[in-house]
Amino acid sequence: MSLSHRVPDLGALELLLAVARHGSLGRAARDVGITQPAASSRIRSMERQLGVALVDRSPRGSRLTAAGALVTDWARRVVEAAEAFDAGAQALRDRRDSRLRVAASMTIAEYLLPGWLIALRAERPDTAVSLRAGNSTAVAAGLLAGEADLGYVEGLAVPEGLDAVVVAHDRLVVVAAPSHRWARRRAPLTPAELAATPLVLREYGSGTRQVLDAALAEYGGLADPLLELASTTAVKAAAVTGAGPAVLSELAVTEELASRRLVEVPVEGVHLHRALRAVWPTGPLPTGPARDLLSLARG
Amino acid sequence: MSLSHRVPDLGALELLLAVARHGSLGRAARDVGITQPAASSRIRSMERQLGVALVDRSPRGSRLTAAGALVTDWARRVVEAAEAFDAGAQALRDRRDSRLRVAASMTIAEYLLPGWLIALRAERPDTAVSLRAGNSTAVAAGLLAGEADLGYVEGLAVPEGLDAVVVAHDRLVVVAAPSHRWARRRAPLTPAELAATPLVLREYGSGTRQVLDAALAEYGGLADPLLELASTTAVKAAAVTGAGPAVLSELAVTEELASRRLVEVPVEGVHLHRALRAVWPTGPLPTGPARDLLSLARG
DNA sequence: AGAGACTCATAAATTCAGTTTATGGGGTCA
DNA sequence: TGACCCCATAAACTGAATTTATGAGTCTCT
Repeated sequence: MSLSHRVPDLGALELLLAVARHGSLGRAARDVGITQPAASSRIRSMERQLGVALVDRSPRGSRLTAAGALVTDWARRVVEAAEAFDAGAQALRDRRDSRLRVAASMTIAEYLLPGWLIALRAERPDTAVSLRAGNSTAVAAGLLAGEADLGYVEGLAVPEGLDAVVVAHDRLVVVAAPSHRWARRRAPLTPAELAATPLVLREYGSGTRQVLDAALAEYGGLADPLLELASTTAVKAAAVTGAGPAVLSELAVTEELASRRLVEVPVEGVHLHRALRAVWPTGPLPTGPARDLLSLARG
Repeated sequence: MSLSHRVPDLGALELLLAVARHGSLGRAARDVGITQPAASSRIRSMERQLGVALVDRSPRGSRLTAAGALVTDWARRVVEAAEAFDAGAQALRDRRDSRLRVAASMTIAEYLLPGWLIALRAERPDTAVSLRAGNSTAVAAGLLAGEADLGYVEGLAVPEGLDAVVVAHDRLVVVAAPSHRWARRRAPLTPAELAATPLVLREYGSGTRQVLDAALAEYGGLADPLLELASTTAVKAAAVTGAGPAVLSELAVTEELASRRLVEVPVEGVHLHRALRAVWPTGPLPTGPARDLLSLARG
């Protein structure tokens, strides 16, 4: 039986958050745009489904139970992920007649832009944003061709013809499954060790790989990869199942590190750090919606 | 119009992930337990809803489009949050006749345990886990009374009568809204500055507050709080809206930091670090399911 | 070249869950 | 005590997602 049969749907989770906010089923119902009986029945069936009482009903309102508070926090994380999904999807959808066209590298589009777009929508609700994902070269080409208003890149250098400002930092981390021997090391890895070990990596040309190549060049360069995979997710999956150590953006593995499906392996003496930059065609700072988005995230 | 009208439901997102995995609508359908036409129609309506083509259908299978790959990654994050919800809820539900009863402090129960429980279920699918959340004292009492088999605490000291092992580390971070003046500082805060400034904090008695009090004791102790709130989420919300700087567990604010709704303010010379420990009644290491869970996450 | 196995799309009937409208019971405050 | 808030229940309705049944296209193997 799959997840969707054991987890309430998004509407129910939103309703639960609304109940937590308002302290009343009826007001929560109005907030999410349904009637009070509908809310009552929905919360009730959610409690049946989870087998736990979530709210204490009283004639002067409803308060979360202790279990309800815990469940609400988990629900909040699901809803936040859904908001990020929505922000990204909306950007993707509005590609036609949009007013702000953003081009971004994969890591940024995946992990950071959705959050920024939520914030942008909170401040400028009627800004329609479109999003295109590609590597640095594609982002630069899009900007110079006038097909995008603002770009985000993660490479080492700023592409020719663009101005840039650092908006965030990213660190590459070496990760391994908890069962891997590197996970039990006390001493940090030396760069030479890292360079000499076959790793699970993104395919050649990715931003991650560029930085890693540059950092390890003086230590004899990267060994031939153990596996070369096409997506960050595939690399993570391979590392989790113990195929071998991998090097990935910190942004991509926070979840796995927190839940200990992966363990970070410290490395000494190498700069596996990279700046994430906003870029635009050489000239004055962007204006209008691009400026708004830019000012939300400044490194 | 609320989120749930713009975001596909969890079943649809799971289906999309299955399509990405299998490269075929039909096989994905079998994977999630529906028929092929249902999958076809579901993906189609998801594409209508998002206004973007997600998969390239061909007579020998379906591959994600570029936009589809991006959407799938966002979908994966929603599904992962839902899995964490499920793991937590399941633990909560099975509190009656369960074989492994866990008691944990709030931060750990909220942010770490769901991930560990997912991992545990992957290895030992038929272990029923129950979860109780409370402060260190409650966790200790539960263990000593034989009402819990394994505990997790985040205080500074190990409660009397318990043995402990460090399973993870947590760092307290000072955060502020991007509009706050601290967000623009170049120089790190001094401990004295931090101690002298009224902050948004959890109420007295929380683990976070304990550590902070201890660390700043020698600098004159904590100033009277700006706001004292009952939950981590409330503190975050207050900080995001610019009420003032807050001090929170790193685990609780990764999302906000990544999306730049909050900015970390560096502090020099104070140990805002705390160990997260697994605890059990003094004596031999736990055995059985408790040992399994313990071995998943070892600091 | 034709048979079989695979792919996905379409159509019509069915089923089921969630909703609204309407009502009732219980508590609180002037 | 009457007005107003809270929530629960019942019954009818609505609509969306599903299943079964079918068709059409492509590739492979004989």
